[in-house]
Order: sequence, then C-alpha cells, then structure tokens
Amino acid sequence: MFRSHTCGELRLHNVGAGVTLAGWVQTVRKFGSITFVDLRDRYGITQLLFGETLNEQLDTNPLGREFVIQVKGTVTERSNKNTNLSTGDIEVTVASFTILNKSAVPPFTIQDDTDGGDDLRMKYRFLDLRRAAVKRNLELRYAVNRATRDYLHRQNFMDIETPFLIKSTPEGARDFVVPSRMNPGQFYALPQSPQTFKQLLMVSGYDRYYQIVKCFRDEDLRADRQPEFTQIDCEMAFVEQEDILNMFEGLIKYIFKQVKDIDYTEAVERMTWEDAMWNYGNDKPDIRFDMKVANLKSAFNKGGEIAAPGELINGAGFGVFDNAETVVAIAVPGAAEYSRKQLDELTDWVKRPQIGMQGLVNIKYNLDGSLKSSVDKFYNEEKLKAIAAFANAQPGDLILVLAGAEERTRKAISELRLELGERLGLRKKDEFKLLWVLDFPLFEYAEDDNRWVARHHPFTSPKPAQIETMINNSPLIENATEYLKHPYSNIKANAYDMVLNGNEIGGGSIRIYQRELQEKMFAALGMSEEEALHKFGFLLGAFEYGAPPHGGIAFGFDRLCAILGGSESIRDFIAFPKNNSGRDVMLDAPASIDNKQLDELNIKLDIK
RNA sequence: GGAUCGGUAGUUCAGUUGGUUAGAAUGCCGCCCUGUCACGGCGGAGGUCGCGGGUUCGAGUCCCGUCCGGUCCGCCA
Repeated sequence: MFRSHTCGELRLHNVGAGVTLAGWVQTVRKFGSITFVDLRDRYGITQLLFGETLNEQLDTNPLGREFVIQVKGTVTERSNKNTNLSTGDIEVTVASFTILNKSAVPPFTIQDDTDGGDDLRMKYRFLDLRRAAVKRNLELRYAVNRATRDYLHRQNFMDIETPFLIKSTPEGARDFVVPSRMNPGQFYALPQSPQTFKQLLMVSGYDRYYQIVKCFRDEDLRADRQPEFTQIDCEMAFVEQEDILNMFEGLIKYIFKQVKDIDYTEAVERMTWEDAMWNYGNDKPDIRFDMKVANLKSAFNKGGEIAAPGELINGAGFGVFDNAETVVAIAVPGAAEYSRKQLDELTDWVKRPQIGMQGLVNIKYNLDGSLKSSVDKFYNEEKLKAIAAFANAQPGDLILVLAGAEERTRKAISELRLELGERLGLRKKDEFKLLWVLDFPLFEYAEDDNRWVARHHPFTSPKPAQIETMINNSPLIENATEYLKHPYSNIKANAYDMVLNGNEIGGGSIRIYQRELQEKMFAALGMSEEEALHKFGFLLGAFEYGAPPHGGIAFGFDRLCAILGGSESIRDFIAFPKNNSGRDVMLDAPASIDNKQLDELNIKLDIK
C-alpha cells in the first residue's frame, strides 16, 4: 500500500493512528536535531516531524524541494497549531521514510504567490500545475463541466461526439488544415465548431444534443482567445427562441448554484442589439453599472439650438461637434472633482491608436450646480446644462463627450465607459450579471468584397416577418457607400447572445431548416448554386428528408470558467495552453517535420 | 499586417545625464539552531546585461537591425 491517507485529510480524530503518506516535499525546515517537512499532494499539505533518531538518515539522504517521498508514522496532536492549514491541528511523527524520486531544483517556487513569470511557468507547466492556485482553477473548470453535464442530462440532452477531421469551409475564421496521406493533395480541416453536424443530428431525430467539445480557429490570439478552445455546444429540435433562452439561462443559473453557490433567481435581463449599441455602444454591455451612453447628436439642431431632452432633432451640432457623424457622452458619477492632470490623462487615453479619438470634451457638473467645461468658449452655461440633462448627469458628475465617425466613436465611448467603470470599482469580480442580447442583424456588409456576410453564421434564420424581404430583394449592392439603405441592412436574425459581465459567453440562433431558404441564404452571401452544393450539399440534401425546426447555442467554456474564477485570462483555466503566438512553449510546437513525412504527404515546402 | 511595453544572477526586479568592481530580494550551497510553518542567524557561490551592428575615450544605459515574451488594434461566420 503506497499510502493510507492523502495529505489533506488527517484531523484531530486521527491522532494515534499509524499512517502512510506519499507526496512532494514543499519545504524543509531544520531545527538542529528535529526537522519539519511540509508534504504536499493534490489534496493538501500535512506537516511531518522528523525526530532525532532520523537525523543520520536525513544527513545521508537529504530532502530537497519537490522530492517525492513516502513516510510511515503516527498522527500526533501539534503543540503549536496552524490555523491556516486544514490539517493544522496534527502532524505526522515520522518513523521511517523512503525517497521515491529526487527532484532537480525547480526553476520557480511551487506556491500561490510564485516567483515565476508567465513564460517560465508555461515552459514548466507540469510544475505550475502543482500550485494550488492553478489547481483550484482546474477544479473549478471540472465543477462547471460536471454541472453542465448534470443539468443537460436531466433535461434529456444526449452527448454525441462529432468528427474532428472534416471539410474546410472558408466562410468565417481560418481553418486549421490536416493533410491526408491517403488522398494526395487533399486536406481535412479541423472544426471551428460542430455546427453542421449538430444540425444533421437534429434531422436524424436526436432532438436534444450537447457536447463539451474542442473547436479550432486559426486566428490571432488574445488573453481570452486560444487556437483550440472548448465549447459547450448544444442544439434542440422543435423549439422556438423562447424555449432556448429559458433552457439555457437555466443551465447558467444551475452552474452558478453548483459552482459558486449563487442563487441567481431573477430573470435574465433582455436587450435588443439595437438598444445595446445605442445605450452602451457595444453588443455585449456590462450591465453591472449604469453610465449609459447619451446620444447628443440628437440634442442639437442646425441652428445650434439645443432641443429638449427626449426630443429628437436630426442635424449637425455646432462648435467642436461640427461635421461629426456621431456625438456621444457618458456621465461619470462623482467624477466632477477630477483634476486637470486626470482629465489630460483620460484625453491621452482616448487618443491612443487603439481607441483613435481626436480628443475628449469634458464638462464638470459641480455639486453646487455650476458647470465648467473644456469647451466653454462654444457653450454658455444654459447650453451646458441642457447637455447635462441629455446625458442624465447629476451634480457631482463628470460628463465626457466624444465626437467622430459613427462606428469608431461608438466603440470608443464604450471602451471609455468600461475603463471608467473599472477605475471607479463598478466592475466587481464577485458580482455576476447576465444579459440576453437579442435581434442581431442577419447580415453584415463586408467592405472589402462589397458583399453581405452572415453576422452569426449562414445557417441562422431571419425573423419570420422578414423572410419575404430577403427573398424578394437582390443582394446586389449598387452603391457601396449607401449599403445601409439596402433592405438587407434591416433584416434581423433569430439570433441571441448571452452576456456575462460584459463578456460574450454564449451565442446561438434558430436555424434555417428548409432547403429553399438555405439556398437563398447562400445566394445572398454571394455563393453560386454550384459552390453552395459543393460546400454544403450534404446539409441541403438532409433538409429534403424531414428536417425539424431547430435551434441551438454554444457557450465558450474556457471563458465562462475564467469569469467565474474572477480572471481575465482563459489560459489560467486550461491545463496546457498556448501562448500569444499560438505556440506550446513546453512542447515547442508547432515544429517542422522531416522530409520523409513530407514526402508521404506529397507536400513540398516553399517558405517565403 | 499594425501599435505598444518588456528582455540584467536559477527567479522576480532595481540600475541616475553614458563614467571606477552591475545591485536587492528570493532561491541555491555550507555551518549553527528542539516547535517551525514566509522559521531564524552567520558565511558563500552565482552575470555573454537576449543577439548582431553602430556612435563614443568609454555603452546595461544612446542609435539601427533582429529574435523572444506580454498587452492591444486589425482579424476571430
């Protein structure tokens, strides 16, 4: 028997018991003739006491950090207890020990507050994983996994595996490709998601499917993006959007309860995509705090008069806002006291190339009701007051105004809102706020190709009332600059995103299930009939054999875990993640392969 | 594809306007220590300042190039 107990389970009631423990040496503390050793395994730490009789043996077989040892001894009550340790009431007085394996000195300390940098920890990930902090993340991940399976199983969902070696469909993200040795010159693609397979499963009658599954996308990475990542992929037949929303807010609430012991009893808020963009400048707003975006453009008319709040007047503003396509503002609560330096710093912040604004106008709405702005020469106090009213500002608030091109400005004010929310401590890590964003546009205009692309994916169904609009209008865009006037711009999709604290954690749609409509959709995306058949003939064919109405959703599993764990980076929640450049620094992958392999695959390299 | 920050001891970092022998903490090694748990005390070893080139009497420091890493923009149906 290697061990009778783990290093996390011995308590006072075990005192007197003879035990055998095995684990890693965390620390050695020597005091002349006695030595304390903290023994660590997955379950915890137990203090070992090596008495005088073992001194000679310790001298000839010294213990170092991360040595793997086995000890036999007796559980004894400590004279000095350690309240920071679950096993802190006891220690094991060692009778004999065996070094099972030695360890080189680890390149960083195996502690919560390790001295190792990210790069080093990734290179020695197997050591990093020994740290309790990382272990807790993986435990949380497993808890989310278990809760998900538990809930979906009880709702009659069936886990069905779908293939990883599939066909490339160059719509959307870049595919990872795998050469086929048996089919020279041909390649598999790794799935960006099991999308078409789960739809085929619906046609096959497996009306509730799920899979916690790896997906692959060959795009540039971020702290919250990996080339291979995990989705909770779900699909249901015979459902409407409402059924999906209910089923999956149930799932998330169940996960909250099981993993975080949070009773999320209130209904998940819902918001249309247009409202999200209008009020937050963002399709995934963080609604833990208010600070809504005020659209000042509507506050001015051509003559420079200011309209009453709520009264919409189209036309340009005046002064510094002349010619601006969009003028937006946020009222930052209690920030009227910001110093000149702080305001300058904020101005620099929005001028960074990542934000790309020309400048930032500020209006201080002082507690005494007076107003002071960076544009006093353009606006008298009365007008500033009207702006403040438009921005829903209270005395003590700082109103920040951005002006410029619609898309960029809206994105910038959204970033500014999040930044100030962060600085004011309004984005609390332990507060969780869910949101459904609904009614996304079906199409997006792709400037580069002058054509429509599916905003979600090409299997998403339009709102039923707008199917006619799609069928009866040609997708051709006569005048690229006026694509917004094309009827397709206004078609909304049966698509929905679930947003948690400003992060998109899941998205899905009610799918198209009739061949004709699906063909029409491919055509709308500029695909020829031939092309559509070549790429998606199998799906179109399947739709001819009794495809049921269906829809689904996919959650970003890694990201969900990271948010529940209070972290920005999903890497901390993946056992063996890749770095920023898609490299596994431990394996040193990707790597070149030898010529024999290349020959077998009929591949010749021509590296530029 | 682009922006930006960083690369100095095993590790995390400091290093002034370019100026004598490049420091701290921690880790490591040795000695001492019977109640520690971030143990403590004394001593010691440890450096191609990422790499290449340039400016200079002199470069860790300035310039150019390059490699590696972080963050972000583009991209991610």
